Amino acid sequence: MTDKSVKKKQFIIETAREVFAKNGYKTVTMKDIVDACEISRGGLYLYFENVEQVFLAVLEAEQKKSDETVTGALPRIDSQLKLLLLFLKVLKKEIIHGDKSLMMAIYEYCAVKRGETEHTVVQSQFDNGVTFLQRVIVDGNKSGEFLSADPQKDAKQIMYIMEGLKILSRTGKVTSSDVDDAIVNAVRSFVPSDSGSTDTL
Amino acid sequence: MTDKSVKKKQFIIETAREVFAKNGYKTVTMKDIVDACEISRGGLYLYFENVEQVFLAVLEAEQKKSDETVTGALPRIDSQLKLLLLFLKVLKKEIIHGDKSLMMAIYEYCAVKRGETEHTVVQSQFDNGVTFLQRVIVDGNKSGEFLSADPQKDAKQIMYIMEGLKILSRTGKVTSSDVDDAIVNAVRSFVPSDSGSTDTL
Amino acid sequence: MTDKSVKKKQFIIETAREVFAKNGYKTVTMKDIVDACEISRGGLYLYFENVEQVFLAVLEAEQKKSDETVTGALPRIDSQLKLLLLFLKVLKKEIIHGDKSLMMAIYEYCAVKRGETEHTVVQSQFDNGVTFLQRVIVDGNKSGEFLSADPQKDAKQIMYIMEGLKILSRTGKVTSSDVDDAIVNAVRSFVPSDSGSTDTL
Amino acid sequence: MTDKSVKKKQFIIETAREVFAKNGYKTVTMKDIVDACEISRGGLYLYFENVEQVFLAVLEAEQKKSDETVTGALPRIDSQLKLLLLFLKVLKKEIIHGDKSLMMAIYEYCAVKRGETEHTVVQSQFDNGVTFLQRVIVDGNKSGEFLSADPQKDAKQIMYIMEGLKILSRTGKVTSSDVDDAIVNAVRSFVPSDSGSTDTL
DNA sequence: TATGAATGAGTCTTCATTCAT
DNA sequence: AATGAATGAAGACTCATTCAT
Repeated sequence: MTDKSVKKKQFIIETAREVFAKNGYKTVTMKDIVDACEISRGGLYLYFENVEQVFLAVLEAEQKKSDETVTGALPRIDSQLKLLLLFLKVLKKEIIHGDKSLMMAIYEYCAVKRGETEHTVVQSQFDNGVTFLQRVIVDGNKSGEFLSADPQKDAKQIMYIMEGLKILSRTGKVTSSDVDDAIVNAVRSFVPSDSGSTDTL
Repeated sequence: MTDKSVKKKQFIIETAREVFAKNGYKTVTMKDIVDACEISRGGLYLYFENVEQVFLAVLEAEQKKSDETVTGALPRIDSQLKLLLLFLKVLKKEIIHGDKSLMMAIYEYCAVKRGETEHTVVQSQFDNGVTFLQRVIVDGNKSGEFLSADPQKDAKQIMYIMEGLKILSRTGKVTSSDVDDAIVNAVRSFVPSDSGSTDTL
Repeated sequence: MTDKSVKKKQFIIETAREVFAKNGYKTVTMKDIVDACEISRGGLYLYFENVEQVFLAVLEAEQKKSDETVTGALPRIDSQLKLLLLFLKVLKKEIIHGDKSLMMAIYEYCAVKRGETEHTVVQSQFDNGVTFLQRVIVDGNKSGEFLSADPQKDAKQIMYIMEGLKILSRTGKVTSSDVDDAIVNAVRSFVPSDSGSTDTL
Repeated sequence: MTDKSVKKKQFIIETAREVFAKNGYKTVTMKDIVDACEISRGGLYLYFENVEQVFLAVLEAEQKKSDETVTGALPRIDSQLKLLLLFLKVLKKEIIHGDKSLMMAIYEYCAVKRGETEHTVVQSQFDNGVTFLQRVIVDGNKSGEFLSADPQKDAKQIMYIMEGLKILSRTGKVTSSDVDDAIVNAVRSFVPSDSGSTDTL
C-alpha cells in the first residue's frame, strides 16, 4: 500500500468516526460513509469490504489514541489521588460530550454481535478501567492516601457509576455537577475527607 | 374496535415485544413484526402505521405491566429495607435477564429520538426510580432503619449503578453476584451493617 | 332490490359524483368512494363491482338530470334566439363552475377507454349538442331570426368553441366575459346585429 | 454528467414521452417507464426522482423541439396568410395525430397541479398561441391581407376552436376535413374570400 | 344486507455490491 | 487506484377484493 493510500484510509477512518458518533452503528450505511468522505462508492470498497470493517478500523484507531492519552499523561502524576481524578476526568469528558463519542455505536455493535465475539469491546474497556482503578486504589492504600477495604469492589463500583452516567447522558439530561456529585459520593468511602478538593474535575 | 381486534392488537404487541427485545429498535422492520406474528403485511398496517407506533404501544403495555407489579406488591411490605430490596430485586431481574428486556431497544429509540421528545422514556424511568428510592430512604431515616445524610444523592447513586449494570449486562458478562456486591456496596453507606441480610435479592 | 337499497345506491352515486368531480377518473379508488360515503368496503361491493361501474352509474344519473333540465325549460321558450342563448347559458355554467363538473373525469375516462367503446360519452354529448344547435338554427332561419348559410357548420363551430373553453377553464383561467365574448363572436355570423342583446347569458 | 449519461437521459426522456402520450400522466408509474426503457429500477432513479420530474423533462424537451420547428420555418414565409396557415397546420397535425401527442397527459398534469403552479403549461401554450395569432392578424391588417375589426378576439376564437378540436380528437372522432372546415369558418370573418385557397392545410 | 378484518399483489424507494472505463 | 453508472434485492406502504360474522 502506497503512502497516499495510507493517508486516504486514515481519512476515511476519521470521517467515518464522525458518522458513527452521530448516527450509531446499526443504521450507518456504506452510502453514508461514501457521502461523508466525498469519495466514490467503488473507492470505499477498495479499502473496506463493508460497514463492519470500517467500524472495527475506527475502534482500533480510537483505542490507540486513547492509550496514547493515558500513557502521555502518566509522567506528570505524583499522587494516586491525582491519578484517580485524572482518569475520572477523562471519563467525565466522554459523558458530557457524549454526542461526539462512539459510545452508542459501540453499544449497538455489541448488541448486534452479542454471542459472536468473545471479548467484546465494551467489556474489555470496562475491565481495563477496573484493573486500572484497582491498581491506583491499592497503590493509594499503600501510600496512605486511601483507605479501601476492598479495592476491586470499589473500582468496579466506580465503573458501574460511570457506565450508568454515560448511557444516561445519551438518553436524557446529565449535568456536569451530576457527574461531580456521583464521583465524590463514589470515592468518599475510601478517600479521607481532608485529602483535598475534587474540584479539579 | 371489536373484541376480536383488541385481542389481535394485544397479540401483535406481545409478539413485537419479543422482536424488540431480541433485535433492539433500529433494525426492526415492519416485515420482521409481520413475520413474527405470522400475519399479512396489510394486516399489521390495520393496527399500526409504522414501527415506531408499534414500539410505543409495546412500551405503554410494558409500563402498565410494571406498574401493576409494584402496586400489587406494596401491601405485603412492612419495612423500608424490605421495600428497598424488593425494588432492587426487580431491577436485578432486568439486569440478569437482559436478553428478554427492552432496554437496548429503549436506548436505541432514545438515541434516535434525541432532542425530539422532552421527557424521554429512559430519563423518566430513571427519574421515577430516583424519586421512589429517595422516598424510601427518607422514610427509612425517620423510622431509624437508615442513616442517610443526603437521600437524593444516595438514591441517584444507586440508580447510576443499576443503569451501568444494565448496559454492561447487555454488552458483556455480569453475574448475579456482581449485582449483589454492587447493591450491598451501594446501600452500605446508609444501612447499618446489623440491619439484616440482603441475601433476599 | 328494496326501497332502502335503492336509496342507498342513489346516495352512493351522488357522493361518488363529488369525488369524480374533484379528482377526475383515473386516480379514484374504491377506497376513496368508501371513505366519502362513509360506508363499509363490503357495502360498496354489494352495489358496484368496481370503480368503472360506479362511474358509469354516475354518468347515467348525470345524463338523466341534464335531460330533465332541458325538457323542463322548453315550454317557456318562444323564440329560437332565446332557445339558443338558454342552451349556451347552460354550457357557460359548466365552463365557469368547472370544478364541480365531471368534465375532466369524463375526458380521462374516454382516454382510458379509447378504442374500446364505439360511442364515447364526450362524442355523443358533442353530437347531441350539434344536433340540437343545428335544429335551432334551421328553425331560426325559417322564422327569419337567423341567417345561416350552413347551419351544421355553424353549430359545430359553436360546440368546438365551447369545448375549447371547457378544457381551458380547467387548466387555466377563463373569465365570464371571455365566454361571453366568444359566444357573441360565434353567433355574429348568422345573428343580425339588431336582434337584441346577448347579455342574458 | 458524462457524455454517456447525457445520452441515456435523453433516451429515457424520449421513451417516457411515448409512455405519457399513450397513457396520460396520472396512471404512469416509475415501473412503466422502467419497463419501457428496459433499464433497472434503480437506474431510472439515478436520473429522475419521481414521475413528475420525468414528465417535466419530457415537457421541456417537447417545448424546445417545438420552438425549433417554428424558428426554422420563419425565413421561408412571405405573407401573413401563409404564416397563419402554417401555424394552423402545425396545430392540425397535433389534432389529427393526437394519439402521439402529450395533450391528454398535459391536461391531466394541469388538473393534478391545479392551483399549485401559477403559469400552467396549457394556459401559457394557449396564451402564446393567441399572442402569435394576434400579431399575424395585425400585420395582415396593415398589409391589407386581412380585415379584422378585433384581432385579439379573432385570435382567441381560433385558439378556442383548436383547443376544442384537440380534446374532441382524443375522446371521439375528428376527421381531417372537420378541422379544415373549422379553420375556414374561423378565418372567414377577416380573410377576404378571394385571397387564395386554404387547401394547403 | 352490511360490516370491516384480512390477504396479497403491486409500486415506490433505498442501498449494497459489481464492473466497465 | 479511482470513478460512478448499473443492477437487483429488500422493505415500506396502499388498495382491490374476499369472506366470516
